[in-house]
Amino acid sequence: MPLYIYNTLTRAKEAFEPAIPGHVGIYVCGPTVYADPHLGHARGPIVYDVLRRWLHYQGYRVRFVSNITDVGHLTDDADQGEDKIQRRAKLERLEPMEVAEKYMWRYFDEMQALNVLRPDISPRAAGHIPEQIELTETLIRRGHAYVANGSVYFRVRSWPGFGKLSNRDIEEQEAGARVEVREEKEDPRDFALWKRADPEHLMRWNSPWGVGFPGWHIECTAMSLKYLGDGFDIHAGGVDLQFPHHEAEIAQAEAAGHAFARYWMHHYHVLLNGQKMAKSTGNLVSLAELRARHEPMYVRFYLLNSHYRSVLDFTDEGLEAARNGYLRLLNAYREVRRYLPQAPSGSHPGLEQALQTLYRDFSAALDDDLNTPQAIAALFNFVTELNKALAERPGRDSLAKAEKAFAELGEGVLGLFPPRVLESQLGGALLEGLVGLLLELREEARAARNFALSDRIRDRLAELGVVVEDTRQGPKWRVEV
RNA sequence: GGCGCUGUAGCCAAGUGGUAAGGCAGAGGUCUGCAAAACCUCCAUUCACCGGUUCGAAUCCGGUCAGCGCCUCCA
Repeated sequence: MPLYIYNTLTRAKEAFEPAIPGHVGIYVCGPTVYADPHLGHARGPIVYDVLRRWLHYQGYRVRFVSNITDVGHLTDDADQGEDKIQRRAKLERLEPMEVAEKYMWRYFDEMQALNVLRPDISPRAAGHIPEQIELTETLIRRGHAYVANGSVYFRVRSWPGFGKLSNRDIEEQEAGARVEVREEKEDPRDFALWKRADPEHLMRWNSPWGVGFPGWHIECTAMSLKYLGDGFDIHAGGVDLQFPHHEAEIAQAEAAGHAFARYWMHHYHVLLNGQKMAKSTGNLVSLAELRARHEPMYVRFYLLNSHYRSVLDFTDEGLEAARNGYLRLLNAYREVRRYLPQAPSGSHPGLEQALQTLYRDFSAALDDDLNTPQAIAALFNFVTELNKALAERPGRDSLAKAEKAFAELGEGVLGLFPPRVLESQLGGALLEGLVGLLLELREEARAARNFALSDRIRDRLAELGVVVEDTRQGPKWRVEV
């Protein structure tokens, strides 16, 4: 069964067919690196990470490109206002490129904590000025752009396709309703490809039109075409980018004579306690803050537990529920790993059946426009059967397959079980030895029916994050993540 | 004003024509010194409301109400 993707361009689920069989090119609009990444920055990367992992699992060779915007993104989309990086640089008394560097690494660090695979290419806008200039020249040559007072603007009126992605009739957009008309533009809807740099502007490059800097939209067109080629497969980003950013990207590419992305995916936003996350209201939580309080996998699980095209309301209560659900899956995985070495040979019919169901349901869910909540439900159903089987000392063959399922579906595709959550966080023989010693003493206390002492040991260990459980085979312990 | 989305149990969340997945929380039980984990049972005759189409609708159509997103910095 093929993968179906909801294509914003056609507003329908379409069977995905790569331009080149066996290969997939994906471009995801990345962050403008001028502030600490917040919770909202996590959804897109996680969703498209799962897309990438799913395609990879199915044998595709994926090239995953996600840009870093380090120039050209103004504080105002009307081609006025200040460059965000520059503004931050003044605030922090840093070079603009120091700002970009600093926040880019913070972004990468948070993505790593969320177990998001690094893109194959993370192109930076400032490193692709020649490509952007060249594309701009082509647009001028073809009559779709014009020079005005040292800046270059895209002539929106010259491109009838403008508006097709966001279903907007450009002729009906009221001129200057939202946008202050800038004198030098032919039409208020025209957007900048290149901006003349005022003397005080810090980031500046030479161009055929004088000293300036690139417009925001042009970078993604130039870089996606450079690394993925004409007519590449998938272009993705947040809904907020649909208009005008993606619309502009399409116009720039096609007006320059290139076929552009064939599938467009847009994820919806995360609300925080029912309110939109916005810098202006302060209703934000940075990923660093979240990470200080919770295992990042809870967040990843939480986000994947709703569909990417629906608005998700992030609450403390929801995070708690996500945590508990996640631990149910994790504990089952850990149990499999624990029992596998001592499992008898043979297989377990019930487990074999459950595995088959898991693979079937999981695949069907992801093939249906990345229905991760349903894929997770398949995992839960499997875990119930697995836990039942586990009580019957299942054979090694089936158990090994169960471990493989967790590894390739749970971690390989959903990215929910990185090594750090599978092992004890401290790790090492010292911890093993110390806990072993305490449990030995505790067993002696229990044998002597000194439950005050045995409970104290258990409670104190729990406070330290070591959960102790008594079983028929003796005490079991694990480090809570 | 334009474009679009949503309304499913206490909470989260799948399901787009065939008789309500899954998780969390809660109740009872098994196990346990007590717990924990795990397992078993229970937990929406009903899918915002009103009409319509259909043998049959949470799912399609019309309307009403409510909430939300984008169009403006934003993922």
